This record gives sequence, structure tokens and C-alpha cells, in this order.
Amino acid sequence: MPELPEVETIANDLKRRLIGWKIKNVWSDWPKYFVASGGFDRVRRVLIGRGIIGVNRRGKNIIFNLSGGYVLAVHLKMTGHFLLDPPANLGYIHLIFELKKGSKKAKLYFSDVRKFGRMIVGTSKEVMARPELKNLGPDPLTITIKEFLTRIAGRRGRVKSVLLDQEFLSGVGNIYSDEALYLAKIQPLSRTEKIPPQKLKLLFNKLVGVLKKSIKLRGATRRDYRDLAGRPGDYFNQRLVYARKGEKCSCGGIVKTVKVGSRTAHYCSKCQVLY
DNA sequence: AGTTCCCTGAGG
DNA sequence: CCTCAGGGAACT
Repeated sequence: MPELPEVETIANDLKRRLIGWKIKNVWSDWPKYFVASGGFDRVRRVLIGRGIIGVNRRGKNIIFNLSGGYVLAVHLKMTGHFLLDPPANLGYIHLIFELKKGSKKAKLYFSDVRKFGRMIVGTSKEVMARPELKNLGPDPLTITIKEFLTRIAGRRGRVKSVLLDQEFLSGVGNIYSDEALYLAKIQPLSRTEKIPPQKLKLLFNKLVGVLKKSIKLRGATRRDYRDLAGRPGDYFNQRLVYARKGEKCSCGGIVKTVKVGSRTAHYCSKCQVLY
């Protein structure tokens, strides 16, 4: 599911709701989530009793800052999402955090059909030094256009692959790379080194624009993504090319797909230019 | 730079 | 039955 706008939505919700709460217990029926952190038993020992003092996003990761300098980094992968005391059980719950604040109690559920999610637990220093976090590129919402142009000038190859590379920029995935390339009228197989500078500038502005628009709409829900309350995001209904194969573009062209690596790119075969 | 795999479910 | 799915690590 989740790309930058979805993870941003969840992280903001978590921050608003959970700061000041304490982890009382942790349950999981899928200990594989914790293989990279020394296993579930160790993770339980580390987490139980800690307070939540902050929640942030780094790329597509949610970072829980815990008392004592510890952090929990969560990658939702394809289908993971958090639910805080949802009105209904939405299923596929493989992890539960029991929380308390004074005499109040709450349960934070992790729902994840495909069980691809990953959790990393440890001291802040330890976790941030791990390659999956340390090697993340800058965030598209904080990088300047100048930095973006410098970075992309150092990259050659298919622009779609470069946008998806988390070491280039962190947070962009299949939906928003397709949408940004569509808005900038660049065909996804274009080589970065052949795209004119003014078009790269446009690409960056369109990328930032579409990410911000989706954050306002609380993300895109195709199937699994939900916010903390279990509500879907609205961007998917307003998407331009993603998952619109065969539909007509406003220019009269038809939306086609092409495989780029292991991903499907969607583009208008008429108005997007191949460089 | 291009597969393959991790998992499960939906849709053709 | 088969292919595909918003991600990314680990392999050639």
C-alpha cells in the first residue's frame, strides 16, 4: 500500500493520539516481523513499559520514539496498517500493542494481509544505523529543487526506476511516480540524462504537488490501506493514470502500461514524451 | 540492471 | 487454473 502520503497520514494520526501513552503488552502471531530485531521475546522485553514520546515518518517508515532512547521502526510494506480501537475488526490482525495512559486503556492493532511488514526495535542509534534506514535518500517534501536537480543529474537510467529508488528519494512509490510523470508529461521509460532540465524541474514540482494533494485527501486506498480509525483515503478516486489502463486521457490518448523492473508503470501513450 | 522471493487474496 | 497487487531485500 503505503507510500509517502499514506505513511504520513498514519504517522500524524499516531502522533496526535499516542504521545504520552505507555506500552503495557505486545502480542503477535507472526514473530517473523521481528527477525531483524533479535526475535519477538527480546522485542517484548524492550518495548513493554516504555512510553511513546514521539512518532515520525522517515521515507515509508514509521518511527516511534520511545522512552530511554529506544525506537520502534515500522515498515508497512504492501498491506500493513495500524488501527487504534477501530469500530469494527477489519481482519488480518497479526500484532497488537496494549497501551495505557493513567487509567485509560487502548489497543493498537497492526493489520497486514500479506505479512510483509517489518519492525525494527533498538536504541535510536542502533536502529538508525541499519542500512534500510541509514541509506534512505532525502524526503521529497523537504529537499529543495536545487538539491533535487543535483541529485538527478548524478543518476542515469529510466526515470521511473530512479523515482522508485529509495536511496534517491525516500517515500515515492508506484502510484505517485506514475502520477507525477503523467503530470510532467514524461514517459516512464525516459532516460534521466536525456530529459531537459526544465522538464526535470517540472517533474519535481508535480511530484511535490501530487504528494501534498494526496496527504490532504488522507492517502490512496486501493484495497487495504486505512487510516488509524479504519477509514480509506480519497486520492485513489482522483488518480489520473495509475490503474487506469485502457481508459482515455484528456488529450485523447489511451492509458497504457509497461513493466519497469518488477513494477507496472501507467502512462498516456500520446501526451507523455519519451526522452 | 534484471529476476526471485517473501505472503495472501482478488479477479479473469 | 493463472496473473496481478501500493514494497524492497537478496540474489544472479
